[in-house]
Amino acid sequence: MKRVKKKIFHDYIAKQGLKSTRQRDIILEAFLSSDRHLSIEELYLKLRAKHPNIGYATVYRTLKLFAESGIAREMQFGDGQTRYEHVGEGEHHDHLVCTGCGAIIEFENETIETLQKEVAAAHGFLIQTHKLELYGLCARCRG
Amino acid sequence: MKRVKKKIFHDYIAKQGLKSTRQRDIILEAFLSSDRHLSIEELYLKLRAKHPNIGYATVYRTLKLFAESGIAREMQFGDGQTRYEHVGEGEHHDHLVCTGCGAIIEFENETIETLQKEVAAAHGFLIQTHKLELYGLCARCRG
DNA sequence: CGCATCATGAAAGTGATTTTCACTAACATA
DNA sequence: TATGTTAGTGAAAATCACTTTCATGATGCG
Ligand SMILES: [Mn+2]
Ligand SMILES: [Mn+2]
Ligand SMILES: [Zn+2]
Ligand SMILES: [Zn+2]
Repeated sequence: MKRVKKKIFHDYIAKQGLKSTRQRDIILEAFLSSDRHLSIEELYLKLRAKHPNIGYATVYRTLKLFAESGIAREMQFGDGQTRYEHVGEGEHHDHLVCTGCGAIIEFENETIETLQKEVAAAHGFLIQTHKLELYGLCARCRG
Repeated sequence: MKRVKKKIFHDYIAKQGLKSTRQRDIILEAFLSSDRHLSIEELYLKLRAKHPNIGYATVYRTLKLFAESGIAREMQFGDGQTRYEHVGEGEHHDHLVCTGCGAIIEFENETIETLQKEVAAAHGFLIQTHKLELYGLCARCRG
């Protein structure tokens, strides 16, 4: 899993004529071994413990590269911070977001996906991406 | 329609012990007679023509009040600006957003809404709100 | 190695939104 | 109507999450 994503990233770097650097490898390892839906600041703080010399800007730039290479997806859950999640090959899911504790649960629903395509088609739209987020209280926060 | 929303807002203002002001009424009228999905800046610029003395901060504060009172909904379509749309009593819709020209099309789909509730229930979630946005190219932009 | 490029980190810049603060307007009450 | 209390306003400063700049450092093909 990690190996596969590291390879995808390194291949992307090479194909784009970019360089393989110590920082990129450190950030990649930290990202791949972290929880999903990490904000840039969370990842930066986590990194800073072992690597106090890695700059904020480098983390931003590198996460963007991850997204470009296809191993990460940029997400906005309305809390003002961009979050990045891991992306598996050909995988897709949507999210339940707890407004109480911030927990993020992933789900897949083929029927909804199909209906979305139908809606788009009915309006002559060619869908590129979509965002489906259900906000509410998770089982624990409902008390 | 406008009358109803104005009443809802004035009732809300009163109930909260807030004050009815000239600026709020001006902004309310401008909002209600504007296109849907207006950004704060667009509304501010529109207002400034007739009311050059109304401050930016007041427009921000007032639009938030509209959302709190239930006559408006805050939206983020990923272009970095918050937009506000009109909300009718008990009305709900989702959006198709054209990544080419920025057009926003509204749609309703009861089946999707039902499936969302099922997904939430299956995870013990109590849904408060949700966001479903389909991004792609509109019929015109597909050329 | 040599060196053209790309990458990095610190700091400055951006752009949207929020806060501050001195002043003004609402409105309940006298 | 005059007054007092509280909320609202506008201009400007501050914040926040990023993005860019720029001088310096690392990478990697030949
Ligand atoms: Mn996810
Ligand atoms: Mn709408
Ligand atoms: Zn929760
Ligand atoms: Zn279009």
